[in-house]
Amino acid sequence: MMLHAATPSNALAAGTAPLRPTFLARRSAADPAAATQALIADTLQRLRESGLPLHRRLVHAGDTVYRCGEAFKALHVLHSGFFKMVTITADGREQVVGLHFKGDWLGFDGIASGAYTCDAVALDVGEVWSVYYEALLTLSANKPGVTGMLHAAMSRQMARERESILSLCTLSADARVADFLRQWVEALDRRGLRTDRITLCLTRAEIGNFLGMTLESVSRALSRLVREGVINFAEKGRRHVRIADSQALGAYIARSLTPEPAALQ
Amino acid sequence: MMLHAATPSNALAAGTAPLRPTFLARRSAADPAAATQALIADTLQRLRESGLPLHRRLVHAGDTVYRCGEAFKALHVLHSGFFKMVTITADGREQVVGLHFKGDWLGFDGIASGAYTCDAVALDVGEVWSVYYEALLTLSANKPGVTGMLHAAMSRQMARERESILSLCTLSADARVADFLRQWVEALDRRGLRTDRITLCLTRAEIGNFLGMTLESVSRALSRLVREGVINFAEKGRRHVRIADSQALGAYIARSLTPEPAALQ
DNA sequence: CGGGCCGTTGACCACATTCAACGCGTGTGG
DNA sequence: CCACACGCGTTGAATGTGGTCAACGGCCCG
Repeated sequence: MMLHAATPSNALAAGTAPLRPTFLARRSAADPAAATQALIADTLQRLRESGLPLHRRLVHAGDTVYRCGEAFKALHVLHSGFFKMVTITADGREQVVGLHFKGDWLGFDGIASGAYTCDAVALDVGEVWSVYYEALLTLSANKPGVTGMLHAAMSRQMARERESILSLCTLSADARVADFLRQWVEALDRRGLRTDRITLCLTRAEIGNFLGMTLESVSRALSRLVREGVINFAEKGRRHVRIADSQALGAYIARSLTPEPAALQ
Repeated sequence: MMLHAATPSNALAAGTAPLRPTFLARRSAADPAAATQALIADTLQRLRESGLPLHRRLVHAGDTVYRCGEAFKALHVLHSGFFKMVTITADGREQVVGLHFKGDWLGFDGIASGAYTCDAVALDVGEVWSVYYEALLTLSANKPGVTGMLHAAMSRQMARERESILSLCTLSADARVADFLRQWVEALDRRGLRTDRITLCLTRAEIGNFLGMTLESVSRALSRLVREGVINFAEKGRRHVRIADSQALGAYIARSLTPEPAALQ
């Protein structure tokens, strides 16, 4: 498919997994799902006990947590729900640049410039906890763990954005859709939600926009995944996807990377 | 082409969304180049005066600042040079996920997991200042400005990664190359470096990898840009690009977004 | 000189977009 | 109540962008 290589001296680094006693590094624990759940619980717990004024807000599909251009004052922790981040360029291009779930922080994009640089839109009912950034900063001066928590959240988000770039650059359209499902399932899994039946709260157009393809291609890719037996649709509604074996998604992606049908090697 | 506004009512959020007044003004300062230069100078100044043990290191093309899998202990500020971030997936895909310049911070990807998640490779001679993350944290407890500086740097990096996603998802191959040049020029401009003659310190293969296309397509796109008069190559070597008018790059991108050929303008 | 690596260009073809038609569920107004 | 419009999803056929394969030229270095 795409090229790899070209840069010679890049072998995988032989670094051995370190192990940091900090509460940040719990992701590398044996069970990433359990680790993430602990992380989220810990985050919410800290916020609750911090004494900071928390603004809790219920949202419905289509509500915005913040909009592009608004003055940045607060960060937002997702207590439940699904959210998309949308940017609109000067020349009219619209782009979904990220998806977020329970436990994620929203609003980092506003720190550097003092104003949010995208819209944060709820895709379903959910609950958002908002905290003033300044308040969080002053708190973190006393409690060093808070800073670490924030940094780790940002770091994780950067890693996810890189995953997106990786997927966009190296995978075919079909594989991109499969990878999208894989990541969605993984996100749910890490949060202790059921992963055998998932509900996509995005339209085909939104998925396509996020994956850099047309809605028709998304539809075709999903149909192909059904035909291959990797997924199937629940009786009611074509947004409910049943994924018997989440490993199959990864296998499908890997399969589409090799020109060989199934020889060996 | 990729889709653009093909679907009119596309994913734009429900809710009113008339006009955002100030999303052009996000770089608040009148002169973004001067602002960035001040920011970089300020960052380096702070580090020098902080009393923290700084490890200064000279690098050459191909040297790694850190490698994927290494234990995360330090962040790195680029004092000069050009750097690429490369990830390698389990299934062998290799991907350039970011490019960095003077003033940028490297290593944020290691915070969450305790180990770096990509290779940071120098593309040219340069100088890197490394500082222990723990030391930075303890310092930031006393000096609140340090935390803000770090957060802003992370925020900026996230914004840039989103720019990449935007470019990958919404632009044709030719436009992507033009946008790549535009971003490179802009990065140089913000740092006070000359922008009329630039030197790409990446091979066509690396550019293509970063932009999600083949090296042949990069080569063709560049040739087309020359033919259109947007850029031209300096006599010596096809890595030296002359860009008489950096606006022309943006115009070329905009042109490629509209079906209209070239009525006037 | 020969053999890398890098860059360019051409010919061919496949994958994904485009354009189009259709089915389905839902909300709305006659 | 039904007719109708509308948003969403699916599928087909045609087109074209960009990938693949190949050949070639320039450059550097052993």
